[in-house]
Amino acid sequence: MKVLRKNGEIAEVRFEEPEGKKAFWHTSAHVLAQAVKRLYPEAKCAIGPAIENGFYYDFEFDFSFSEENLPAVEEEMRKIIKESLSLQVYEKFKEDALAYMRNAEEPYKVELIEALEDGEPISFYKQGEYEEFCAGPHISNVCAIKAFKLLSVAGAYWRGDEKNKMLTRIYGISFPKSSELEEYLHMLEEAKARDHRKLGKELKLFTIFDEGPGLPVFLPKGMVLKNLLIDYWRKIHKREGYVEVSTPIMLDRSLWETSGHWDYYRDSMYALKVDEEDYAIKPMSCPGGMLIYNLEPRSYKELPIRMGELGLVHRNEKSGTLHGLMRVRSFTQDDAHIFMREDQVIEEIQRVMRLIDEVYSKFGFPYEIELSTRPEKSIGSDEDWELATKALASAVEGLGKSYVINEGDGAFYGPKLDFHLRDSIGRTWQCGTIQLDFQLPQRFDINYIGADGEKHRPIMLHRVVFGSIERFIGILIEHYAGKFPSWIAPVQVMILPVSDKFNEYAHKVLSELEEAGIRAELDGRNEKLGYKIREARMDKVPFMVIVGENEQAHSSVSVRMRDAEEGRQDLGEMSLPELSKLVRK
RNA sequence: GCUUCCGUGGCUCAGCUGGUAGAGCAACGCAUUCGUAAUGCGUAGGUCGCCGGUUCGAAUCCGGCCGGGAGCUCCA
Repeated sequence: MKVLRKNGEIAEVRFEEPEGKKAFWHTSAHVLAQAVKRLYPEAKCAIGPAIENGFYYDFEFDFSFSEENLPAVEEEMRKIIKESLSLQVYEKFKEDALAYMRNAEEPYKVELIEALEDGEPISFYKQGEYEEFCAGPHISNVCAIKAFKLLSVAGAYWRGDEKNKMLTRIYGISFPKSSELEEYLHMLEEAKARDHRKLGKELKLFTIFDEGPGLPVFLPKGMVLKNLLIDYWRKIHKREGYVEVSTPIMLDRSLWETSGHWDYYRDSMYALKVDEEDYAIKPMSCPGGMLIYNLEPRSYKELPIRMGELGLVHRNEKSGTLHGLMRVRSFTQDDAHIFMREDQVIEEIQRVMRLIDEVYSKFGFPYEIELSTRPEKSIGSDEDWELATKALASAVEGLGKSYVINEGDGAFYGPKLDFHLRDSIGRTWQCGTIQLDFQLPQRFDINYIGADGEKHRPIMLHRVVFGSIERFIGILIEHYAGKFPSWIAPVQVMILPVSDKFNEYAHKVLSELEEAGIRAELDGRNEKLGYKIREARMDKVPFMVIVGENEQAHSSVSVRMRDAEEGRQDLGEMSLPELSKLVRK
């Protein structure tokens, strides 16, 4: 897009291309600000960008602005759009821009302009009486905004720094057609309907007591799901040559001082003092793993050692960050530490990557890889960091995978590869991670005897596949909208007798299915068949089995599926072995 | 932690500007013995998150605390 710029003079904005979403939403944000200034002239404007889905604008109000105020603002926005104001752009010198914003009593704009380079002309956009300094791009006329909605009000720190004043942020969405807005709002409803906190309650998978915020509680059905995931995890890790260990949930504080956690992450560690002894509850499992490695002398021949641990860790996360199973204070990491020689590093990283790929594919998750580099607060030498970062990059490149670099987002002890999986409605979640660590081996002085008879320092890898089993379950619930594939469904088959005259035969079917290793339940209540089907469907059980006079006579069952496959839900009569085969498919 | 909103029987919710609580579902009982998304009738169940204040009187107004939602900050 090109705009005509005439210093100090107003020129029409010209568009060569049809305007993109960013420009559309950016202009919507300006309309929002214009409406707010009309209604509340005392409000101060901060920033108002387009975001991935919609736009927001941050204001400082001299009163408590809440969602109740949104309809009035929407009404004013509608008026502005009806005025069909066209956007104009012009430039000012910095001094003039500052003078303008000082005169307009917009301290946040003044602060932003002050930070700009001297000498560069500063572009301003204007629609009707509303002018603001802005880099653009914008659409040519506000009348294109045919449909919009202000979605929510929230606090946001000025410039994203929690030391700064908290401003009021108004979120909104807009479209050129009202049908698109309806579609978007419908999508939001859909997302709400598959919220894991809602489904977790309805399906009786988990709960969180008021007495333990952020400390998830698994109910019997959720525990079945969790254990199935763990069984699967153990099976594939055994195949990949991992051994499994279990280290204590708390250890002496001195261990955490050695590992560096006490210095770097004390704020989020739970610590306790008993009989003058200081303990800390583990926020991660690695130090225990280090002690296990150090129990005996190690030879170069036994490397790599792949030591897995399903470790229950506790982190004192700030109350405002907690979110269902996604962000909790206690969770199970499917951790593993791999101790290896330098010549094994690339191969081991790639092995883990292939494992992660296998697991995510099993659930149908596409994913993206991020390489996170050295953060500000970190330990270790520049050489180690560079070496470790390069090793991760070349392992990824060696497998022909693409990745993006996340500057400064590594762990304090080393760089990492993060695996962000994408769920069925397009949201991304960080789950797997592979972290290279040159630090803990030094701090714990671990080593192995090489072929040369000398001591060498092994290189260490931390890695998780699920990340947190709790979070992974939360993601699975939302991904499948509670309709789990049969292999992880807490109940695979619900047996529904047509009336309680057939309960005896139903019990026989139940025990035969259980014998075959199928998770089946019997609904023997004195209710009509339609009612029981309705309930089984709401519980999202993949297979419903109906037994009545015919089935009893034929020693068979009639099968109805939760999901219509090729339009067929009612599969008719079949034998029990046929059913078992279907359930296991 | 910060801003803001919210907190009524197991669940979902009603209860306008203060006059000591109501529905549907679930539960329980009885009848019905039923063929692919709710059979009928009846019974029981709440000190309205907790503490304090205002008031003749508080689920309703005010304050504090606890918990939750949205977002910000944070996320080894």
